[in-house]
Amino acid sequence: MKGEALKGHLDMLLLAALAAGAAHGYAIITALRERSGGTFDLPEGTIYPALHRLEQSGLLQSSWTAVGGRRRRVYELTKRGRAVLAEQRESWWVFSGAVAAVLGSTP
Amino acid sequence: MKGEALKGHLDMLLLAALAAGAAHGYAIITALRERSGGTFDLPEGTIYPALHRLEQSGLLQSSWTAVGGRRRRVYELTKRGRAVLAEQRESWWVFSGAVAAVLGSTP
DNA sequence: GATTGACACCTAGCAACACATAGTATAGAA
DNA sequence: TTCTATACTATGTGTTGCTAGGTGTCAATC
Repeated sequence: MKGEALKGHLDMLLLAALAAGAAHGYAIITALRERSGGTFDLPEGTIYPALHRLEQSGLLQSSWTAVGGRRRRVYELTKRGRAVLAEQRESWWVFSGAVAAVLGSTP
Repeated sequence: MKGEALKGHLDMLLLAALAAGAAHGYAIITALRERSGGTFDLPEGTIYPALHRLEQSGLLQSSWTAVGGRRRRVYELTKRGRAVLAEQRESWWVFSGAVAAVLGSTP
């Protein structure tokens, strides 16, 4: 995966990763890596600030837990988060369809 | 089309638009709008700097022409540009496939 | 004849974003 | 005990698309 490809799509991916259920940051990283077949191997410096941003926007809410001495901040979707995910999912299909149309017209 | 969705994909779109044949900036804008069904309605301030960037990177070459008193700068792909387009096309499918995998796993 | 709109190009500066980097800390394996 | 994986935080940086301005031609409308 090269540089700035997921600019503007990261939020959607995080929301999608949490649609299956609550998770903490590190788990989201590994989940994205696995679900994408290794394509999305995102550094922590990318994920955590994004999660904070999403929480501040009211799309996520978090709570602290501790598992075996390790603290975890567990995130889950809010109602608004679920709605925004649906929107972004929509516009992803529009976007990727448009890209395919431009690419496909010159094979 | 919302904000930063095409960050990192614009270059590919421009190269793809020129794969069909040489064109000038304004024509590229309308071509992208039409081919994408109106999704990509890109402002000039986006296109022209990007074209300059691509020319400076050696992916495009340009020449001035005049049609009825109107000057036009016509761009066409270089050999390297064609090669880079092929690469980016590849990684687009990888990227969009990975996004679909993440999105699709939670319908 | 004047104004509008489409055509056609350019540039300076901005704001957002993903990422690099560094730091803190625990648990288990080597 | 040294390393790896787990888990989070903070700060700084570079790229990039876009906003907002500007120049000029041509055809159609008023």
